[in-house]
Amino acid sequence: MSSRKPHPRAGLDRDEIVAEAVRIVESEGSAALTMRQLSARLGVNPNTVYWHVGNRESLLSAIVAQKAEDIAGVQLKGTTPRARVADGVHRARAAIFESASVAVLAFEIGAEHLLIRPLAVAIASEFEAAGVNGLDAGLATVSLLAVVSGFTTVELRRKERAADGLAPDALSDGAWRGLTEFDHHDAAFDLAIEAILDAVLPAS
Amino acid sequence: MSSRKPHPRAGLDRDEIVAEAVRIVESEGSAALTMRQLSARLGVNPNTVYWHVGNRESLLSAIVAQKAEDIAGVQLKGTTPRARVADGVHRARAAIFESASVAVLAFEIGAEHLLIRPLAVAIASEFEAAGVNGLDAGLATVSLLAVVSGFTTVELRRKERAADGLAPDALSDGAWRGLTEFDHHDAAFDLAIEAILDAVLPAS
DNA sequence: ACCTGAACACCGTTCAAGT
DNA sequence: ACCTGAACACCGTTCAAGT
Repeated sequence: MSSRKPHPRAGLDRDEIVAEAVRIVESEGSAALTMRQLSARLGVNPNTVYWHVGNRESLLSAIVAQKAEDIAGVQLKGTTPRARVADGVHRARAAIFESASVAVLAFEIGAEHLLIRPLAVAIASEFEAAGVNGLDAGLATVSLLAVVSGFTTVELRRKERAADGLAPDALSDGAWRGLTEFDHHDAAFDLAIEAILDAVLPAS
Repeated sequence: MSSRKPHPRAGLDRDEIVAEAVRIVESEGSAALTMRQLSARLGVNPNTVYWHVGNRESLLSAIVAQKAEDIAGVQLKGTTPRARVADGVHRARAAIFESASVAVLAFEIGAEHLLIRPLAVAIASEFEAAGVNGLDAGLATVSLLAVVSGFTTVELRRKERAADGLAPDALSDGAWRGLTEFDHHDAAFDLAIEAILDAVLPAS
């Protein structure tokens, strides 16, 4: 005698809704996350979800923001500022890649910056601490973030296509085929990061 | 007495449909591109559009692929391989930024690679011509493409937010505010590109 | 404050049919 | 080959109402 009363408190809160939404995105992709599906899985009327989260767009932002908080907990490790920055970008890349489905969602809604923001702040402070001047620090930080964002995009797409069981590229020809099958992304990422760091923080 | 016959040839072809779709995306954004809206603007039954393009997804791909062809016509200019590669990445960045709405669409559907593909091939051949060995050429090409893709993403988002009349970032605090207001992206892009080029094609 | 029911104005897509 | 009409199975969102 517990589940047939008319409509008592459902006892739902925003966090539970976001958590269930994350589960859907992670198991079935962002397209499967509809307000109606979500509410059905929560055993609740769609409008209940609206009451708690406003609308679909802010639900999506909430999902990304929540994942960003997880990633934010990172303490940069290393004995020199340069090492700590390098550690930060590597960890960010790994974390984004690990939460692939949410990251893809972030790209779909144009909210990569939410995912990367904590890292940006951490890197900027490292440069400041190392005495790099304001403009140089800004240039380098923006470049490093662009590299992280660029690499994760490329790598996430590859992962998606691989998961779909697609050939890397249907129209492959010479040079392009070599590139789509290229699997030294770790090395390429290192190359880019180290090259940029050399420009602002030469290895002592 | 010309417009009330039952249903003669509409005389439509795939290219005209894609062209009209591009117009919608460029003037009202990708969300405004619905199969029904598109067919209405073409003065045609929705199913006519389906007959020509298959479904919405392949229409979106066709839009991106067509823009990619425009960008592909680029002949790299410069007297050295290094200069030609640098020219290529700069032109690609400019071209992507110029077709902002289609580029955003490409990111939404995960098809940035279509936009960048011609550039990838051109750069790879330059490296080959310069005698850079296969692995190094691959590493550098992948890095350069990631930088182009990373920077254009970041810059397109900024443009979007500016167009929306939004403040750069509602939650701005110290370091982050400095970064969102940072407007030396040209210089940061140069820094990243030159740094990577230094690693594989040291300036003679 | 928290939740439901019913409805509005859309979607993408398919199917059978016309010329 | 090219096109229409009608329908299916959904959407996001809002509004009035209940407790």
